[in-house]
Amino acid sequence: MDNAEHQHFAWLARSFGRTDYLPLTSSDLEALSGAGEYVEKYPGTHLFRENSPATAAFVLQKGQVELYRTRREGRRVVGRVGEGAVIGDIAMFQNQPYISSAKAIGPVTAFRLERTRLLPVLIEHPMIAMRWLVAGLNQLESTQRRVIRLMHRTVREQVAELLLDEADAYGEVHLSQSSLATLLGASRQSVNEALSDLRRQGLAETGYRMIRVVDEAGLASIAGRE
Amino acid sequence: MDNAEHQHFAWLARSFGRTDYLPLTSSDLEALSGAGEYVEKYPGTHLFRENSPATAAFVLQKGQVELYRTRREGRRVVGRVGEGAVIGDIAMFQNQPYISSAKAIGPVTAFRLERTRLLPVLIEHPMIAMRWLVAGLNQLESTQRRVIRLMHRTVREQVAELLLDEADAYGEVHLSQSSLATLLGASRQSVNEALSDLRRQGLAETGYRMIRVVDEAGLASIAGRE
DNA sequence: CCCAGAATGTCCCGAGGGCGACAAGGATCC
DNA sequence: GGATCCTTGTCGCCCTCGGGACATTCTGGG
Repeated sequence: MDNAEHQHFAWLARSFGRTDYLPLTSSDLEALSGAGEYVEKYPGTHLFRENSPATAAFVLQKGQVELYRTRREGRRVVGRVGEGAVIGDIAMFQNQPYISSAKAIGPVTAFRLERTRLLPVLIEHPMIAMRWLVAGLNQLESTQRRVIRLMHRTVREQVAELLLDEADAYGEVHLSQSSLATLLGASRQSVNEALSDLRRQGLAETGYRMIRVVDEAGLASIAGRE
Repeated sequence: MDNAEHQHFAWLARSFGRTDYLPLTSSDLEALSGAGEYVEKYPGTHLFRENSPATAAFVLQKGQVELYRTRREGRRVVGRVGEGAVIGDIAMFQNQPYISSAKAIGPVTAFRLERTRLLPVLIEHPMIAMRWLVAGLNQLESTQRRVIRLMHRTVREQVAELLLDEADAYGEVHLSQSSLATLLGASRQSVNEALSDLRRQGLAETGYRMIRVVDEAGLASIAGRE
């Protein structure tokens, strides 16, 4: 996977997917250890597939997992999560089929929590259930906040925000404008237009496969960060 | 337990998710009802306001509530919820200020759950925490689904979908076009345009503060429901 | 050094939709 | 019934953005 692609997934995950959401501490896992066991997954294999009955949730210990949903002629990547993330819990708690598929990207070690064994343990350890609840609601809130932030924003505003997010220590973003456009779900032309505009205002400089942040505060004000 | 009390508990049970999942015992429900009390709100009054400390969550029993956030010069409606909805719980659990304001649209009856009284009850009754968790995760999932569905959809498609969602038993939607527009985050004019279009195609009829669904299947196909 | 392919910078067109304006059709209260 | 307010139905203007087209510039491999 090249760099741009990686950034794309990161952006996707930040924007719409579940960012790594870590409801469980290691002491929790110890208490839960009776409710499941570790499983190893080879790259490319599935932890679970959409529409199959959700009998277990997984806590990722090592490696990355891609979450995607298959739609008529095409899959849609919902997110990519790493160590500590809990996946499959929504479907499992509801006792309904998995909503998305989870595929190991590299070698993955995960702790598999079986529904039938987990529920009694949670009832015995209400603090864990409480923490899970708070983490879940927390996630819900940040998703809603993101939705509000993302809606009704011009390409210019989105570009400004993305530049601030992606800039390295030197204030440089090493991405082609096409990649930027893909990240934002916008056209290359519109992104170029926005960049030209920012350049004219002296907020950024553009180069070959590189954009430099010149005026961070200026960009922040355009991005609508209060 | 008298009849009114029984209905009260049944309603509480309905509010917290699917009733066929982890059924609450009557002692759970009794405990929950001991953590708060009913409040009545007149139209236009607030259940809570953004940025004020979140000391309580509310479970709506009757009436509708509008959730909105105030931004510099202007409010943005985040959503409208009705019977059974739980609001303010995210902020309450996190012990942070409310994220949005909640205003009663009509007369509202709600059950107010106070944080300090609720937490001990949840620890003691993990089943309730579990149900709450499921409801929260469920909402998280549907929010994300909605975001993906809503993006890049025309006002016409959104209107078609909203009509299907809001229609009553007679296929009528009793909302002004301004209200529809607010719900969709669109302008009144665009909504009117979309409705005119649907009317011309014989899919819906419009009246004063009323829209009637004529061809449900036709609307569904426009809304992109597969 | 040269050249093909990639990336950037612009223009233009058209669709979608926000917004102001205004007429016409209910609703409500005196 | 009349005055007033709210709602609906339409126009026209303008902005944003996607997509096609094309010139220009940069990079890397032979």
